[in-house]
Amino acid sequence: MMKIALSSTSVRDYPNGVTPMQIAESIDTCLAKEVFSASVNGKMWDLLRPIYNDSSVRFYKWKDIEGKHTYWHSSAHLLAGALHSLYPNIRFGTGPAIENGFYYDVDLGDKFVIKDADFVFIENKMRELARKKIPICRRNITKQNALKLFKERGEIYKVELINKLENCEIVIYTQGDFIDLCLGPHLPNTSYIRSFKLTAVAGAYWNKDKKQKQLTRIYGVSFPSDKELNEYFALIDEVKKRDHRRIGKEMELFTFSSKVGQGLPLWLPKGTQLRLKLEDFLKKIQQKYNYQQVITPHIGNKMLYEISGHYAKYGENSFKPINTPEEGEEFLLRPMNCPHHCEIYKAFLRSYKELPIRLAEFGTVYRYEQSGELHGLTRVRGFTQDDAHIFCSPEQIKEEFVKVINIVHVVLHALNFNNYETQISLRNPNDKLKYIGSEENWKNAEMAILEVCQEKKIKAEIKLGEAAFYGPKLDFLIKDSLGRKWQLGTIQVDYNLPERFELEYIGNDNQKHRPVMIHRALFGSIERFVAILIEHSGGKFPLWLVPSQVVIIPVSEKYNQYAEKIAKKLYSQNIRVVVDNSNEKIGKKIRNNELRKIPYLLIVGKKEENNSKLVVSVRKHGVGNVGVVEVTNFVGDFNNELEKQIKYNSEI
RNA sequence: GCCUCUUUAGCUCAGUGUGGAAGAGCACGUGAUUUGUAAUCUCGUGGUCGUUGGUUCGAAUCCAACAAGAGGCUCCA
Repeated sequence: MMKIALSSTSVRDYPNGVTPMQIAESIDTCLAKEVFSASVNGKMWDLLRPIYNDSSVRFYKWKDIEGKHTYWHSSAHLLAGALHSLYPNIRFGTGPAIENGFYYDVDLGDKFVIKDADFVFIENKMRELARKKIPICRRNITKQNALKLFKERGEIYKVELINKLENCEIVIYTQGDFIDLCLGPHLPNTSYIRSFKLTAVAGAYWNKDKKQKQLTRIYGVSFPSDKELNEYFALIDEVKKRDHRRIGKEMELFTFSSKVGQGLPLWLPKGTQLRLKLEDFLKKIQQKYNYQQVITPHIGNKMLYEISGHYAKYGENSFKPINTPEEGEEFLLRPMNCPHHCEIYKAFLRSYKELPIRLAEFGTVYRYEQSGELHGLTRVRGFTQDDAHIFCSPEQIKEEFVKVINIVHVVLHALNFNNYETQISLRNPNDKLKYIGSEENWKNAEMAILEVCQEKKIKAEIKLGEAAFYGPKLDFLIKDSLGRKWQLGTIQVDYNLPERFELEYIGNDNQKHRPVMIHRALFGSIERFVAILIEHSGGKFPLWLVPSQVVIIPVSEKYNQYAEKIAKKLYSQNIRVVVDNSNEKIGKKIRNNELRKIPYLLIVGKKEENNSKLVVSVRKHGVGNVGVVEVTNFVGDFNNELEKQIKYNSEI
């Protein structure tokens, strides 16, 4: 007998070799039906895998991430099983569970291509295999046997994976004819997988390497019942309504033109108003933090980028140089603002007394992003960074870094972004050729970021290999409506560009010293920021951001729809309008300065006692109530009447 | 750039498999009605079917190229 701990208080005796499934059944038959996997002493475990030692056991159901992952991972195997029987000579790559569902990467050989239209056949085969209740069995074999097994089956990708593993026991799972190299855990059999759908097919490079073969990746989702599947797709539809491309079009914020070119956004009048408000907001905050605004040109001599190292790194894959009538004179559309700011620093002899120097610019830059990477406003070829460069002495780095972190927090909170992730991006220590600068500089820069984050108690994920080529960075990431993460704010410590541009200052020892540069952006790119702002707010921006002439406030939720309709009418008459149905007290908002600058408030839904008419009262800022429109009296004529009233009021 | 998919009215989309007079809903306009809180009903405007070329007696539909867009992959200074 062994002791199995099921919680901190419950320990039970079980015979040696008991499986989690048997334990679950002994507790409650309902539990046994709901569990998908378990963990034994913290290690993920199949339900049918025996336990031989005293252990603590936990169960995972659908509601647990671990349970979902087991379910999806086995779904990936079911998909693979179906493909295995449908496509001869198919070779399998990897097939994990992902955040929402699963995929499998396969090499179909030259003869076959999987298209969307094939999904039905594959799904049918999956359904057939699921109904057969095929056991999914775990086995341990030696590395040698594993290599032999997969070589015989022609599974070249699996062989490659096994070769990378240490010389120990290899875990494989069998499911009928289909055998996979896999650590598990898995569902006991295929019949667990009830409701599923293949969602997409895409190319994916083997080993995430562009130079290697592109495999076919098939994505799917699966659920324990149709109800959950339908709910999932309903949710996806709901989420798509928040897409910034859709809302941006509806609200007339921005557009694209194939004639202007891919990835080159055109800001419409309403979008420009919004953008200018955001820029003003940043300018004010930066002024408080003692930044100085500068303006530099959108192009620069090619030499400038050769010095910075950007040309060597990105030149070949970017917009080509612009030639002038002069022989050998070449300019580049600037892909970043740093070199320009370095030259501003260099315009004078600098003293340590001047430092830190903080130069800020809304700098428009142009980068030739791969066409397949372009995406609405989040990834474009021409965009404006809210860029700044801080030139400081090495001793000032930490203090300056902390100040930037503070300013990022202020800005994000002001715009209601309370859920963001932070990420420390360091060099990949195995691929130092990708980076410029000395070992010592990199060490200093990386240490500075790590220390500041530790001192500020910032919980940041550390990512190796994500650093910029000239320095490590701290990034602020926010998710879009589909859960994709985008980098907004970024802070980068850079010892290298000051060296390349030979930046100097005279220290109090009367000697020349090299300053350190901190690159930083709060929004990252204004385009991307607006996109994320739209998706977060669903187009309902904070009131102070909306350049509105009229704010419509329903007094209770009941009147929301009327408020929306009135708004739509006015909007179509080119009266700038916003509906505020946040249900906060109007007085409070006025006190908080949110509504101060907005000339008109329409307050909808005031009900008259006797005849139950809908009443809209018009309030002009500083004047109080200036008129009441009784809605039912103005069917058909309401808009004119309202307009008249607004005109009249504006003349007061 | 690579893989798969999409492009038809202002918007959302049918129609494409099997080639044979360009459709619906919303929006917009018009007329009726004033009632049950901006509704309901009538009629109507609106389209070189992304572009160019090919196959065909005939192409929105089949083929090719190009362009733009979507979801991935790779990339992201």
